[in-house]
Amino acid sequence: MNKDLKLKNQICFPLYLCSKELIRKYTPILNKLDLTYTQYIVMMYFWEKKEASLKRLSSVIMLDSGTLTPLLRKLEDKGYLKRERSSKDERNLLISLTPKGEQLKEEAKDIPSQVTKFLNLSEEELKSLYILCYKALFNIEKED
Amino acid sequence: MNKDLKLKNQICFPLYLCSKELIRKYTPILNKLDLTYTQYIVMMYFWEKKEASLKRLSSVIMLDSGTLTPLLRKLEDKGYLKRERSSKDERNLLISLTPKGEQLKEEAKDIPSQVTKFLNLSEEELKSLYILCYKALFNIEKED
DNA sequence: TATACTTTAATTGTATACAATTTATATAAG
DNA sequence: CTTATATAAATTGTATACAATTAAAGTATA
Repeated sequence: MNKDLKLKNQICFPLYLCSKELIRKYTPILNKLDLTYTQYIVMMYFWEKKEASLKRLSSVIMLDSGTLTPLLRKLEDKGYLKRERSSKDERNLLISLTPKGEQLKEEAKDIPSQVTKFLNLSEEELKSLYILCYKALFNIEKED
Repeated sequence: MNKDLKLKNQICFPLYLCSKELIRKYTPILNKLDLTYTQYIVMMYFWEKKEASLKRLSSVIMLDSGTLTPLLRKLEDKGYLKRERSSKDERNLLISLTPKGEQLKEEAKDIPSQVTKFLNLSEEELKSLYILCYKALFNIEKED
């Protein structure tokens, strides 16, 4: 890979654009559920796990409390999540899915296939992209 | 690719994380040049093109005036770029590289290789990731 | 020429991101 | 028991992103 200081030679730039533009494709679809993309990520986490501490959520989706604290408040305001301090350790914030949040899952179930089709990649290409991203991500985080 | 509503099955999520975390790796390196990642993208554009209208820049790097107007002011304040209205058509904003901005290129020349090594991917993998991102990006934008 | 339409930036408002700091709680050490 | 240390969230401040609107300048047309 050419290392010149040209946009065309950078790997980060197409990654950044691809991520950003794909997220932009989500916007009108998620608007119908009154969710932003990041809120949708958080909801996906809780659709699967039902409950977790902020610390745990934070480590899985790689966003810190500076981002998550206001975002979780919004999801609580919408009635999708509940926030409460752990009685065992008051430092921990426990977040859990509400019945209304659970219902939202049904409305969201077709979103992944809708969005994936925008990419218009073959199964092999999708799989390859997926594997490369996770491999790169693993290596990036390993350095810390 | 499994279409379930689980984070592990999404293609957008690893793309998003990979982009975000790689950009985060740039931060300490770019801090030395007093640049953020987006400012660096803009500077890379001008290191190559020397001059362009906001409209042209906007279409190439896929960021709108809402993002670019304040960002370009900051780069002008730092002395790296000049902003002026076109005399031919006062609607157009012409942006050009200053000598100080040109000098910065020399200090930035080793950044791409420093960052690419964080990914720790082979040449083939890098190329494959690059091609897949641009292919996906092309398809995403085609839909509009 | 006067008015409608189009184009280009700038502005406004909302929502991330994240580094750095602060606050509150829990644990450890003396 | 008291003080020091550690941990978890929240807060603060800065910088994107972007949809939607506004403002300014140019073009087309009756």
